[in-house]
Amino acid sequence: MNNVTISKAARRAGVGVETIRFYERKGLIEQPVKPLAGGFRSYPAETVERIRFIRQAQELGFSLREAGELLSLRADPEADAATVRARATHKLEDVEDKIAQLEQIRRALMDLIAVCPGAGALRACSIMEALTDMKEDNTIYEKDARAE
Amino acid sequence: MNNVTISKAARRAGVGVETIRFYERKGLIEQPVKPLAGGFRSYPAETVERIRFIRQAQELGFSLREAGELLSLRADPEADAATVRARATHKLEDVEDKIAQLEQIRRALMDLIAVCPGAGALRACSIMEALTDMKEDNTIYEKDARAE
DNA sequence: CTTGACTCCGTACCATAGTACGGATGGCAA
DNA sequence: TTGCCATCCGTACTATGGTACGGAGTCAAG
Repeated sequence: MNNVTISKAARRAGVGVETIRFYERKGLIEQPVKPLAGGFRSYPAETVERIRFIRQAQELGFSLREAGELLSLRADPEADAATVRARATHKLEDVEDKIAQLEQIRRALMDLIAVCPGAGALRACSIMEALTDMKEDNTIYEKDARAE
Repeated sequence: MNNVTISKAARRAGVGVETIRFYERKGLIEQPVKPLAGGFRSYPAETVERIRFIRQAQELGFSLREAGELLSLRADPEADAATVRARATHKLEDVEDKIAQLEQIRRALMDLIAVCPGAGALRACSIMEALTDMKEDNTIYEKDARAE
């Protein structure tokens, strides 16, 4: 009941069989010990949870590599606490950067939607103009202009 | 002054030369008419704007294909503002979901860091819980459970 | 008119995140 | 024991968004 085949593990984790094998190749999950006689993989519930974790992390915008890093933060009684804490802190900074970036995007989109009438001809909609002219980075442009 | 070479256009748009050629291959920007004698591309300011638009759209979370769709809407006098606005609104929802989920991770990480002052054994990590149990989609799982 | 920088084009390559294929076994059940 | 589905493994392929390369042609200055 505890250990399952790859297809059952895949269904439980909400991924495809090939995705599990892919994660194994990537080292994100350990390939479960198979009965030595060359049998099939037998997955503990733990591995299914690990895969679910990876999927959630991905939905939050983390790459597979980052998901693996988050997983490695899991409390290991043998691990050096200071190292793990440092990694958690670094990850927190990453997360906060991501949030800040997304909030910038969010504000930009809200501004654009606010000034868009939502009906009528496109020339009445300012989204396009706003998007084109928005946040113009003139440093490069001006450097180029001077060079001309 | 109006028309520029590819490297100048690239500098103005803030991209690489190869990226412009890549966009041309993708049909995102039209390859400018070259002097028929097999000369160099000569870009109008319009094309530079188009590239800047694409970059801005990407920063707002649109894919290149979506950026191209927005551009073709702009070129199409029949396109109405509601379509563009709807797209932006949809993107805004995506962005807000991402922010909410990242806030959850951020809180989980902060908890972990608070619990682990950098010395001694680590306690159970809240990240695993936060990610694994969050937004649990039991439809698949329960279907599987019934099948067992 | 030669040099050197820039550009042209096709093609290959990179990372990310899988998905598909196909021949060889494994496991189980009638 | 036969049959069949699941699983095994390596390899190839997909899509996205570029980046790099190499040999040839072009342009402009000296």
